[in-house]
Amino acid sequence: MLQKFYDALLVHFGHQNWWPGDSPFEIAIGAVLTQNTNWNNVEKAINNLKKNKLIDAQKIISIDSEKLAELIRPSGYFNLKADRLKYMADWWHKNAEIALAQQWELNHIREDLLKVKGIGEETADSILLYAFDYPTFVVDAYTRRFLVRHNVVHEKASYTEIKYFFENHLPHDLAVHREFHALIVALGKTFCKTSSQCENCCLKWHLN
DNA sequence: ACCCAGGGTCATA
DNA sequence: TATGACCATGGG
Repeated sequence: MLQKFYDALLVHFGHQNWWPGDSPFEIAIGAVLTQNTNWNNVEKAINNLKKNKLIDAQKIISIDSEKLAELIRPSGYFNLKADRLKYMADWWHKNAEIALAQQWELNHIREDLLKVKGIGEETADSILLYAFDYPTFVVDAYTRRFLVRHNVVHEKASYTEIKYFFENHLPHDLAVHREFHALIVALGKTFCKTSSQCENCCLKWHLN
């Protein structure tokens, strides 16, 4: 069932090549900056960081907070996110080498990431999946909206519930996990954007 | 002039 | 545990 849904999405939208970003640390920065924010705005913020050669954990740690906030202003919540980037960079400096080498179990590193202030479940899973290559499923607003509209899960299903729904019905394959989440976002931005459009969604029947 | 976007934390009851 | 306030820019 999910496999057919995935296949249909892939045929319709093609490979998404996620996550956009030149390095694991840039991906982690994007994961924080995109919280409740349009990616278009995040790109502007990341470009500002690139111009100043700040895609580097040590430099994020040492830069003045107000200066950092000013650079990431286009991404919204800039004061909040400047602090979150610093917390994340601090964690990165201590743990990224081990995480990149996958020397920890997925769940161990996930719990560790979740202790960082400003990193919740979706942000942690995004970093695990796209920066560290762990096959974990990312649940975002689009995923929830789609499943609720099609009565696959109930209204207030937890993040974990939805995550396991996917993981239990998918092969433990990195590429599939990466592609699936990206395809759902592509779907959410187009056909499933409004409720009425969703009723006529070309992919609806693939859930049954 | 609204509304929303690839969330998360904290205070309150 | 469960809501609500708050964070803030840019595009439609």
